[in-house]
Amino acid sequence: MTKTFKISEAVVRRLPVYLQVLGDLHKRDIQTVSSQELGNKLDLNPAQIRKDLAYFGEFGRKGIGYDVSYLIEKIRQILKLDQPLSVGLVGAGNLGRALCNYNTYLKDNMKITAVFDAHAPIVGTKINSLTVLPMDSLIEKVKELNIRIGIITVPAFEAQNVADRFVAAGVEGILNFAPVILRVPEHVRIHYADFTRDLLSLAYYLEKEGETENEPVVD
Amino acid sequence: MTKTFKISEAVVRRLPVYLQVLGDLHKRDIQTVSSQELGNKLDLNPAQIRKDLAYFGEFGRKGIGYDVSYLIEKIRQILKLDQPLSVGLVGAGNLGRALCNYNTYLKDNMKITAVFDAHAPIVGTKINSLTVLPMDSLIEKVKELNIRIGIITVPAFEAQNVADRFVAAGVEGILNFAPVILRVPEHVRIHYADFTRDLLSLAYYLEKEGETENEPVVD
DNA sequence: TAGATTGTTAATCGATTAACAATC
DNA sequence: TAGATTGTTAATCGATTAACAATC
Repeated sequence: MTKTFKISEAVVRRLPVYLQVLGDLHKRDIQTVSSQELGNKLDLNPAQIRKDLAYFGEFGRKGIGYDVSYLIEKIRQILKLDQPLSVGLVGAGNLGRALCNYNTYLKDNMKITAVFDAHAPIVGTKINSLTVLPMDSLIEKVKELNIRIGIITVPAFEAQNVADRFVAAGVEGILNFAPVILRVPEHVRIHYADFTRDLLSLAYYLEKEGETENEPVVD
Repeated sequence: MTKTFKISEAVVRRLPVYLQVLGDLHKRDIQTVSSQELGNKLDLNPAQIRKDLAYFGEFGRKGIGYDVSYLIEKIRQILKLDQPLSVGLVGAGNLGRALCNYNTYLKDNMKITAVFDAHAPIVGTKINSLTVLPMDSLIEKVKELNIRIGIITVPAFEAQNVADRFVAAGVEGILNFAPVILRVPEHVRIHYADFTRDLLSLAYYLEKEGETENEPVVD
């Protein structure tokens, strides 16, 4: 019954960032914040922040700003973090283990509730309170725990296979850390968390060696 | 002496993706590829791919397409991966260790050459062939190894401090994995590899529980 | 030559920013 | 009331896509 625009992906991807800053403010017992202040902290145009939020409702008060707690609550609702959300992870290597440690951080209602791995020696080991499960229990567990998002932290050559299994099990979204493009049906959403992209593109902006005087036009 | 347009960030961030797919093609001994074929693999408009590449030069042949090896070479040059590039990492936890394991993957000329950690028990331990160094050796080592990019994989509350040290040591770019916004001087470039953003925004696209019939307009 | 495909210009589309009435 | 700040419309800016001459 809410508005049925299509909200652009750029907008949605800024919401978690707002949530992050608002969380900080909340921790510091700050009650109210203006789009101006948020913009300063995030290097974002205040008008953009107001517009982003206005897609979803009227959360601010004219002349006053936004109530921090209320806005946090609202953004959580928008991101559907106001209900428990169960996440599964395949690939219990260092990266997988690292992500599981964010479980405390994710808090809210999102939680990694099952970890799988294809390699026998790893199956059965513990990551915090989770026991690593074998791949052939994936479909069953995904259903049992109502897992709706899958995280892939396996090597690139195994990633498509894992994605196929997640899709077969019925997950609605996949977060892929493997540096490879995955093919999934249209109804499954994929986000790529491939840090090699961030790292390689960072190299582009380095000063060319032995060309320190002729700075590239950046603006 | 090359073109001095400002190339948009969106373009630069696609280059590593092109490199990825081209690498696959090369491994499969495919010599030539058209923008059409690349577009299919990447779900990208062929015109966009041609335009992206054309910012940097004329790399294709009309009627033929792009020579895979040649294009790989050229994109590497553009990204400045045709020269050795030394990367430092702070935070030898699971995430840091995981990234170090990508060292083989990064191959090319980019390499993590030093790992630092603030916590005494971790200092001196080994990650592959690297020994974890204490934080107070950072500035010295960055200079000695000509480290130009810093990776931050410490908890959020320590990240700004680490960034400050990297900046003091003279790095030109930072890849930050901590879920926090960092303040650095303008001449230092920051890329955020904060997967919590990807994960939380993924939740937005889930079907609202108990609302399976009224699908949101997505287009 | 006919077919394919680039590089590039022009057209379209979408996202960001500015401006301002409404109002706390 | 005067000052601040929202929500929203209009203006601007930039990025994507279409179209096509050049040419392999």
